[in-house]
Amino acid sequence: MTSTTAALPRVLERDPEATRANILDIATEEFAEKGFSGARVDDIAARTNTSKRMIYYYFGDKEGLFVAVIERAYAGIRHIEANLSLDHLGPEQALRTLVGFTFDYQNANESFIRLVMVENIHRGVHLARSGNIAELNVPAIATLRDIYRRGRAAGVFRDGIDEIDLHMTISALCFFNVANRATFSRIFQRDMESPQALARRREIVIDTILRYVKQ
Amino acid sequence: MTSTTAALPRVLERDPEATRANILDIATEEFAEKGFSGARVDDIAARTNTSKRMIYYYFGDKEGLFVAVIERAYAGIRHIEANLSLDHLGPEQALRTLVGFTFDYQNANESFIRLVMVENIHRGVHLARSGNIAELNVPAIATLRDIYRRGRAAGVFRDGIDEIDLHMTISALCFFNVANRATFSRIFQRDMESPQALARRREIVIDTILRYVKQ
DNA sequence: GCTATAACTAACCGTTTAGTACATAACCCG
DNA sequence: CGGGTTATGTACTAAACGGTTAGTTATAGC
Repeated sequence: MTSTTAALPRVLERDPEATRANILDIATEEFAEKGFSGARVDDIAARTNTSKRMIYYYFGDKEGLFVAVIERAYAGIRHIEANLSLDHLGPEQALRTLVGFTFDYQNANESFIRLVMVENIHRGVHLARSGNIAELNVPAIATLRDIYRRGRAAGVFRDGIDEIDLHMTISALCFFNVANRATFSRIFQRDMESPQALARRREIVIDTILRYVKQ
Repeated sequence: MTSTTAALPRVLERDPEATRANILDIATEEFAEKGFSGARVDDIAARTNTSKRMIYYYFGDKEGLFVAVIERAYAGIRHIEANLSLDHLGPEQALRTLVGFTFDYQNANESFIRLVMVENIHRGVHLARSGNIAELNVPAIATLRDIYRRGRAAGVFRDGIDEIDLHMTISALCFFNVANRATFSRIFQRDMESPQALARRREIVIDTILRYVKQ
């Protein structure tokens, strides 16, 4: 045993990008799990590979950290949605696929959904503080608009539907299954998480949307 | 001017029921506005006609207060839903009315919706602590089941729809308009609160449900 | 009217929490 | 290789927070 009288000269690996990302990863989990007020900066710091000091160094304060978490979470979907190509499918099949994808994505990314819930409890003030909110709507609506236009041209979709309304309906149906799982499944004593329950619900959501747009 | 050397003998009106109700009213607002962790017992106490000590006297701790708030909020809808009589209407008109009522009620009771969101962030643990959750589902589903049965008998509704699935769809569509208003309206730069916007959305929700159930 | 108890007040307390002061080591550029 | 800048660790603090202690007053039942 070497008796160390002084502290060992720790090998410090400096990697700002990794440090930032590490903090954001942990903070995302904590905020999603406990909300903005419920999350503890000390707890986040403890779970990172770095210290609380670094959180304040990079993000200023707790709110700045939360804004960064929200921004990154939204950037995540935007990125994925943008890469979803449905051009090779007929309009009906494309819409089915888009709705199914939305349903699957939201169910697979519970923490994103929970962050959106938390942000809505805060009336969207943090999202407002973030610069590029407007860009968020572009890909989702553009995809939907294209599918709808093709469907109308082919005579399979009816007239007079607004794409944002349609997107809202899709979002509402997919979102609920994750966001209100806890209370709904408790009150109605119904499983909403098993693969079977998800598959069942997924079909109903797709069916609901298609019955709404079809002639 | 009477120089009061001793404290004035305050006229104390003792009214336990009113005190309890007063605390619950204020606590409902605070929890709905700031969530469970964000709400402050001191702030709630300051806004009541009574003191912080009374909160602990009646509700034990902050969590006990929140459970009481949640229970009372759910009891509110249950009571109203139970008194909604739709028997005199034909099945299609009855369903239209039920969906419209749900939409209106949720939009008029934002704080209830927000409490449900908060409770879902907490994964429903407080609702679980409450005794009579099972009763909550009875009236809503019973009403829906009756309408659906009549509609099928009359040949206007199609076969094979589960009432709980249908209720979930109705809830999802109505809930979203209140719960996700902040983020959705910001991202898509669309008003979701004006009477016109509400009326428009209300029609879409009703239409969506009817297209889903009709032959 | 007396008394037990339910309803109530004010001041206080220990802990937790977001945020900081200060020191120092690694890195980059000349 | 030296010096300024970026990145990091340790230890601390003031305020906020949930909860409590100790006592007081109204009221109902005898």
